[in-house]
Amino acid sequence: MSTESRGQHARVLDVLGLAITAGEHPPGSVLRTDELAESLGVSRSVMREAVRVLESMCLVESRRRVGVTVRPTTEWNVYDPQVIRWRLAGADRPRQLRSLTVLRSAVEPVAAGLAARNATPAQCAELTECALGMVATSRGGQLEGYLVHDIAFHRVVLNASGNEMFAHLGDLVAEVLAGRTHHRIMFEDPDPAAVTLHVQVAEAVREGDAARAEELTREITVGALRELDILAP
Amino acid sequence: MSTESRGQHARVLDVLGLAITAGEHPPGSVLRTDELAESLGVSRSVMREAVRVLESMCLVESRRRVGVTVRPTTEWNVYDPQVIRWRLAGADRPRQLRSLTVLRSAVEPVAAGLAARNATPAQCAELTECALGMVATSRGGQLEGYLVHDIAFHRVVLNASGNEMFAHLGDLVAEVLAGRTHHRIMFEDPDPAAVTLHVQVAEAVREGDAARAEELTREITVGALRELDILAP
DNA sequence: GAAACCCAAAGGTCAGATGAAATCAAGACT
DNA sequence: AGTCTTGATTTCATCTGACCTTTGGGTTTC
Repeated sequence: MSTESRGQHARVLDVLGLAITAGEHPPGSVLRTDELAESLGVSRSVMREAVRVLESMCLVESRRRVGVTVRPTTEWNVYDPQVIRWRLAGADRPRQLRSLTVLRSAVEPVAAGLAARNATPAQCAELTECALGMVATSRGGQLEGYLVHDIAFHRVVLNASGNEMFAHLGDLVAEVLAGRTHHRIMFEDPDPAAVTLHVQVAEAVREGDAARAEELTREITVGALRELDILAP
Repeated sequence: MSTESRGQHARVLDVLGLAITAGEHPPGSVLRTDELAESLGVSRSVMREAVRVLESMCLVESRRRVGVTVRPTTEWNVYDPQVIRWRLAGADRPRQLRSLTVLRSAVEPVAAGLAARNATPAQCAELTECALGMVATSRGGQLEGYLVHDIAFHRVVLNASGNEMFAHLGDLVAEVLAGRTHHRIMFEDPDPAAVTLHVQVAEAVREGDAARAEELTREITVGALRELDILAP
């Protein structure tokens, strides 16, 4: 992923983004464009373009006579997929997964409710297919196959909600699910109750039962919270 | 806002971003860097930097031998504050406000629930102050003052939730609230019921009653949905 | 008709020169 | 002593022209 041939720009951007989100160059520290360009072996043009992109993500601020200042974490564009990827690759991956899971728990139930109202027949079919795929791969250590269907399922729900903002959280949810599966060194099969819930959500959406779809999805996300020891006592 | 002296880069970026999100240059259309640079009266360096930023927002894709292609709307980084601003300034502002309001309705109740658990005494005090400010400005056409307190209120709730992803939606909520107040040509005072609800949310958070804070906030957001004729019959 | 080949077009990269702004410090003034 | 002005310095900002790299598409060849 690091030695991609996407050109110098992408490489430099990746290196800098990772370094900053990983905590080298802590907030407040100052970088100089020329210095960076030289140390990474690229021309200033490339470096400036990279800095401009980082600036648009609110990771850094470029001021004359001062240099490129790293901004406080609280100001970063934490919804930028690129930033999310960098942070998930870094040290505070667990913290990040928690934040994202809490967001999921807020959004997905509402999205499922909307999907029950707005899903097209094609989307309903797709959803059912995903759920069946999950059932089929829920036993015998086929965790990778299960993950694929799980991601597809949630992506379809978010898309079917008809809300653009929800739909765009698909990648984010995919990251969370993948992170969860790959983190605990997958030996155990997924919770059968969760599988059942997914099947039931597909049913509820197909039948247009918004309240039920929402409630069932809420149960799914509560399970996800519980796995991370985030639970409302 | 357009004639700022933030330098050529920001100006060019703004012009291009607005043009693309507004629907000139529809998805699939191809632009040439040199052409754009000339038409906007800047050098290629500046144009390249702008294109790189637009690329990082997934608004365009730059490929050799073909040019800068505008990507389909569904791929844009709709959570990028800059993109949101551009789109709110454009023609589909109403649609945009609906999407954002639905997102609010999903996120804010959960955030309020978390705030009830995690808010510091200082945040509780601030919240109460905001609510009182809303009460004080709720009559007599002081809509601008009311708006300020309303925005501050929701921002504090999101911050107090302790969840980074929620906290970052503060600007977004601010845009929605401002858009709402400024759109209907503000003559009437805010709904007294809504004001009361805010006061009660502040109470619930102060008392650590998560369930009540969540439910009351849900009522607030339901009201917001109703105003836009998005309601679950 | 398919595969290999070649060329021109467009972005990608580079390096040098010049401009502009903001910090810091030295000095004058009150 | 404190404040204001001013100027030098530093660093980013911009422009420029050159050259490299990739690639889509047309052409040739078998």
